[in-house]
Amino acid sequence: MDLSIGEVSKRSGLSVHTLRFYEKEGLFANPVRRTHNGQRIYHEEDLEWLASCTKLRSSGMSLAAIRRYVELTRQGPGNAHERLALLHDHEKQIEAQMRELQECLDVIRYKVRVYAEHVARGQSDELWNPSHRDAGTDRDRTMSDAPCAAAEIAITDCLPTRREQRQ
Amino acid sequence: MDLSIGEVSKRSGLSVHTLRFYEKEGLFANPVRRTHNGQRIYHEEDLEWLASCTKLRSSGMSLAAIRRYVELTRQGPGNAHERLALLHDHEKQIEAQMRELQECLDVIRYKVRVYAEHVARGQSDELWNPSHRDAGTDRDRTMSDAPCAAAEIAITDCLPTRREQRQ
DNA sequence: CTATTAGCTAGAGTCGCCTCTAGGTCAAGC
DNA sequence: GCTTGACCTAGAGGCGACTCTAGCTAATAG
Repeated sequence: MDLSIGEVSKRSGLSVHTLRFYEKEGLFANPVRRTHNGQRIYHEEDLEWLASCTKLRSSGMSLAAIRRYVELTRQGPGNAHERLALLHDHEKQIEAQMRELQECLDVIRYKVRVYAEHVARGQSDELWNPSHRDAGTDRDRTMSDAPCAAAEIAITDCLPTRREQRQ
Repeated sequence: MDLSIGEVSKRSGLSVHTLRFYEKEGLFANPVRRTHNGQRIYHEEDLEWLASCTKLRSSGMSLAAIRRYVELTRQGPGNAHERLALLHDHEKQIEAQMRELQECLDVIRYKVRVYAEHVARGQSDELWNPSHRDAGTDRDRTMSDAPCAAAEIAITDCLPTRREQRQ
């Protein structure tokens, strides 16, 4: 039932370096035992705990926050309140993060759609080339009128138009 | 219509340091002009572009990737395909990120719920305190037997089902 | 005319999170 | 007995993304 650091590394997906680092940083729920000659011994529960940790990490919780949480658990019972607060806090953060991602996604999807259309029509070159103004005047204007998000396109994507404005 | 670095800083939310840094890193769509004595001059479009950049950044696109994108736009028309690929790629990444966050959220919400219940019942102390063995032998045993890590669950949280499986 | 404020550059420093190196021990297999 | 491979420690290094410092100039306000 004892696991070596190498096994834990394989099963957790964390490098042995990282495992030792996490230990040094106090991220293990219970102290890692050693063999007579100093090698680390882990158990299934450590893997479970690591799984939780990586979940927290991958959702953006800092190592410091995880450590705080670990410390609370190590103190034993009686601080459910604090732990709850910590978790709840992080929950809110994840929600905020997701909202933000959703927004970004909307913008990007819009762009992808626009680009995809152009590429599909094989018109990409003419459309965006200032030397072919006549080919897409309307389009260009609408784009630069579009609010920021769309404008980005007017921007990043339609630099030519802007260049012209400046000339 | 000209904006100083200070104004852009205020309006974009990026520090002047960061603006100069971004410029050095080649993240501006068009070269930043200067006044006769070397001060940077920005325009509305730069703000729009920065808004797009921060959207990309906040959705986890690296500065390097943004730079690649900028370079494509700067090259002018004719590479819609590459730009599309880049965006599409990032779209996939955001989606993956969101799935991951959702998973984390599920776990955390579960934990929060469990903790909240305990706290609400005011039982937190007894429940988790080994010195009240009699108060909930079954539970307590599981908990204190559960090696802290599991304990995490027990964990942090108590994944009752798992605890039971262990008994 | 001086003080303040905003800007400039080059480059150093910081922070979070690993990742690697050097130099060593130990157990097992040939 | 020697090699190989997994492990150990302490500490250095690296990377991304800023953030700040030192030492400067230039315009403006009192």
